[in-house]
Amino acid sequence: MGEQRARSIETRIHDQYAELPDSERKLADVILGSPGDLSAYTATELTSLAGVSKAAGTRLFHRLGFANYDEARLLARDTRSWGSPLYMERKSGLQNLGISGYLDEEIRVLKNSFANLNLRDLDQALGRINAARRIFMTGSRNSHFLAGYLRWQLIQFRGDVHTLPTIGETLGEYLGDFTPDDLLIVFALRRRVAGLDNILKAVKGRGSPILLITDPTARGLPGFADWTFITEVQTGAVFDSCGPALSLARYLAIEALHRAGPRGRAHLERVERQHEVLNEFK
Amino acid sequence: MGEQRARSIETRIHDQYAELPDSERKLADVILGSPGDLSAYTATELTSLAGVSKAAGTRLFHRLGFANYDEARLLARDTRSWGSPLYMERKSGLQNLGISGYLDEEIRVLKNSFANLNLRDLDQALGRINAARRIFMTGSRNSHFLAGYLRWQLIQFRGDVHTLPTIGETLGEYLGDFTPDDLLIVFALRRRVAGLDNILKAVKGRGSPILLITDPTARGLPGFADWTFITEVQTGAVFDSCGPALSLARYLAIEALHRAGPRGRAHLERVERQHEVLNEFK
DNA sequence: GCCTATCCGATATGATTGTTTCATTCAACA
DNA sequence: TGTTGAATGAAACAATCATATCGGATAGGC
Repeated sequence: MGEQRARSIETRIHDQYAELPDSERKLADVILGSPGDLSAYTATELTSLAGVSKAAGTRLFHRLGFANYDEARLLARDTRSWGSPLYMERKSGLQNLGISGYLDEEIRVLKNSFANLNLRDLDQALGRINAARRIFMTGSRNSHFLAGYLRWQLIQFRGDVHTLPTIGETLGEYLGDFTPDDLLIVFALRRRVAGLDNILKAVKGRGSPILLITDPTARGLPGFADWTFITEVQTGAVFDSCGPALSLARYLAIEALHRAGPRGRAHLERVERQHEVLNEFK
Repeated sequence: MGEQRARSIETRIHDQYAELPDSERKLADVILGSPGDLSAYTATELTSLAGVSKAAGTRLFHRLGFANYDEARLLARDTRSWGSPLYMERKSGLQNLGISGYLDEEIRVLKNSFANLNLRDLDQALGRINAARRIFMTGSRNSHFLAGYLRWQLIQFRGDVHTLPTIGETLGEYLGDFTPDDLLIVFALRRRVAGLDNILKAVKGRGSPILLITDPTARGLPGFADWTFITEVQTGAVFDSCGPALSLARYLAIEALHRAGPRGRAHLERVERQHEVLNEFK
């Protein structure tokens, strides 16, 4: 029991989630859906939000190992104030200063990156994403994951989106295939691999439009691209942050889908239905 | 009065602070000292914390322009849980909110996610990352990229970090190999693939510690994990945001490197030098 | 000194809370 | 078909809450 006392409400719910009866599960869903906020609600409110009886509430909290609802409420309130400024101050170990400082930095680069976006370029690039017959994507290292991510989002609502093999492999053979109807999206956060400029030059030579996403240390590269978006990557910490680039990628996907209109939505729904049929997700 | 209704409790207090009688001022101080959390307390708790009578509580909230305490409590809750899924649901279709709205949402989920991290778990998990003999990583869909990203960061300063094949492929053959000295890191943002719970159960059965990174819609999964970090993913837009999860991954990498001390740094420098020799980067 | 005004907390009151009880429903199984 | 067991909500219940009332206390003006 002493052990039990330390565990959070969410954890307790997850532990027993499979065995929960219907009504209690409905209630559990509501609780999980309002993280940390449990203490702000009365049990009556929670149960009515879940559409179950108050009795179900009492039963659930008993099952989770609480003597009564108030015990759960207090626990929720205490663990909640862990992250509050007040608590941080009290502990004052650089440990916590580290995490909140880290968060501040993440937000800073995010804001800066978006503030410096060129809206005209953004508009044109989005139009191109929808208009392009085929889209190719590339990037190495960290950028490799970004490219994969964006591709995954785009294929939710349009076809013919491909990731190219990492630069340095056998990318050469693809080059001859590029046409002005295509679009090449290049993620090139540092550290970039050598030879990227030559690749871009070749693609540009074939008339294909190029969308480049890179960071402020890029030199020369933007000269080859039709549209360039610069995201910040440098914070005080050792590894670079590619959060801003990820956010930008998501924005591109969302906005492109939005502009794609009914056709894109139809595709999205088709994919969605396919997933359901295959019962692939859970 | 209609205008009054929108103003926050703190503002109202400050406006009348000079005119407040002693007992009500004591109570006001307590309220100002626990910002945002007002909704988590009953009026009785607040007054007893302040060492005043309950009557003083009623009088204060009347003076601040509330019809009763409950009105103040609801206001506090709503302004705090602004943006919580529950609240969003109520607002429903806010599909298109422009680029600055998009950015705000990204920042919101980022902040919320970090605010709800369990610092104790974080501490333990970081220790485990450095102590583990081998680290395995897995994740599908969006989570696949996150897993790849984190692996890439970790191998900068330690060896034996592997990504497992996407669930559903031939992961089975790996299962028998897990030992308590290893660590499995699972990224499981929705949509998750079916069968994940069985995998986790099997790994847990072999005594391997499990670090789970998921979102609030995870049900039951955290029951199998030793440490669980929940990051928010839902904004008003179509696709989920995995920015918070990415930031968390980076934080894990940075902090783990920091704790690894000289040994980790040495490894990092060795990798660095290797890169230079190969002139791989530019 | 007296009066008035204000502030304050103990007590009483009514409203609302969370819990328990209990009858009903439904599925599983003999 | 009948029986058992779990699950569920309506209603009764006790506990706790927020509010209203009231008398005591204090301070300032006259």
